[in-house]
Amino acid sequence: MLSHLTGGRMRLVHNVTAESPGAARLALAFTDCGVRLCFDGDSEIYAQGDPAERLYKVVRGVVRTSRVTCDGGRHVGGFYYPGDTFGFEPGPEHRFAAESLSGCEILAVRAASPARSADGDLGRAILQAAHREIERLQDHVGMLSRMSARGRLAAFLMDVARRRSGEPSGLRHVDLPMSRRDIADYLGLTIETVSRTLTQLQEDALVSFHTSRRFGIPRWAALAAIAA
Amino acid sequence: MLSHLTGGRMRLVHNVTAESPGAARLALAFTDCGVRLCFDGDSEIYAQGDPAERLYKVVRGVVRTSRVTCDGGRHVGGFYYPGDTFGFEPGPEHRFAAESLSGCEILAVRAASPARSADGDLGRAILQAAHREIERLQDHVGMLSRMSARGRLAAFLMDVARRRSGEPSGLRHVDLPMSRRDIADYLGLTIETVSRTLTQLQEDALVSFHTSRRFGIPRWAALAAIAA
DNA sequence: CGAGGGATTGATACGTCTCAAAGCATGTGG
DNA sequence: CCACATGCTTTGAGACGTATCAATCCCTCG
Repeated sequence: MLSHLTGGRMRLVHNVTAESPGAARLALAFTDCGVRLCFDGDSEIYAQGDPAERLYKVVRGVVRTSRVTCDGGRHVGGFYYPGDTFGFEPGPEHRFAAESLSGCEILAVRAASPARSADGDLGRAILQAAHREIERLQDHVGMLSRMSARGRLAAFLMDVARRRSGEPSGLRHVDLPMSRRDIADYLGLTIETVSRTLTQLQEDALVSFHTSRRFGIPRWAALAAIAA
Repeated sequence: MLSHLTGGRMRLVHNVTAESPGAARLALAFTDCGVRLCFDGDSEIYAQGDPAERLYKVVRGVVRTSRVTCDGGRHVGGFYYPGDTFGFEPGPEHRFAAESLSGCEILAVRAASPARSADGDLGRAILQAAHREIERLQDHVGMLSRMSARGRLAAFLMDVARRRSGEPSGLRHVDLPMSRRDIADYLGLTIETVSRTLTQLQEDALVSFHTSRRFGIPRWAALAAIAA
């Protein structure tokens, strides 16, 4: 229903079996029977309510999952970087939508394909990815239930820095692919609090923003101390 | 390390293949190759840091998972009722401990057993349980990120009432198997706020507590409206 | 250059935490 | 059977943090 609101700038390439960038067995399992998808930035990968038939693995770029809540607000479920798998759904429909934050390359496998029961490798890969998703969600719950805005943002920035897409430059010039609203909806805060807290962290010299979408972490240990 | 602090009142019965109370294929898959465990109330099923080798399915009773956070606080990961599966771990160790809240009967399967790859049924059952755990965690995150104390407690009480262990009495006399501290650590609140908010809900005639561990929901719709 | 959206900053209200004390159960020993 | 200790729960007063409403700033794009 919400599909292709953003213009549907999507290209599709079937059964690409190359594209295994020094990857392990798991990546290969995905690659062997998957479909490769390419998206520009700000494109919809699937919408809330779409039938959930596939699992998706990020090869390049960053993906955001989100859902609109009953009260009209938006909740961001997570940000997925290269190597991460998303699209897990308990039921037949996607409870979350998925959108690309930047140019993306994504591998998709049919979650219910007959290959799943037959191919032990793929089955194991899926279960392992599900375990990582559970871990991510557990950490997210822990963050929301016991951390202040300062702590949440410190933890969030460190997480982004760790998983920064690509550039191996030290810890200066880390790219922030999401907006303040995305961050707020992910951390359960308002964009005003996010903005205020970030400037406060900068005043304390714990982070330094060159632009609003690019930052550095001068003193990692000090920031880690805040994230408790 | 923390094991058996509570006295280790645990009995073990191997390979019980009966005990399929009108259950479906999934339960059977568990039962066929599982181990049955029995615990009294307030017993440790496994400790934080214990090797994670099994998955557990609640047959009778209620189980709580929890972990101590770096700042010394306690975080309750979830409450598991009959039919629920817990024990999913991304790594080799349990990040959460599991304790019985009441007398429990639990089915355990070796998650990494050779049967997993061979037995398609068990593999599917595990993956489906993982999906349900992901859904539960997603809902938990959603609750923590956008609801007030009132909304969290309303949603929590409705959840407990829906999954109430046993008694098919209407919606009066629902048993609350966990303490105020458990609820607080699960909802990311303090016990004072939990207590205050519960009395406030009672003053508004949205719930009625007969004792501190037993309540009813007179007007389900009104309570549901609060939980947004 | 102007329009638009994202980001920042400000003032105030509200909700939750904190510290503190009292109430209420349960179980134990006299 | 009662007195008492212990832990859980409830209630109170105040401080703190975040949301809200509103205005301004900034950058990007047309």
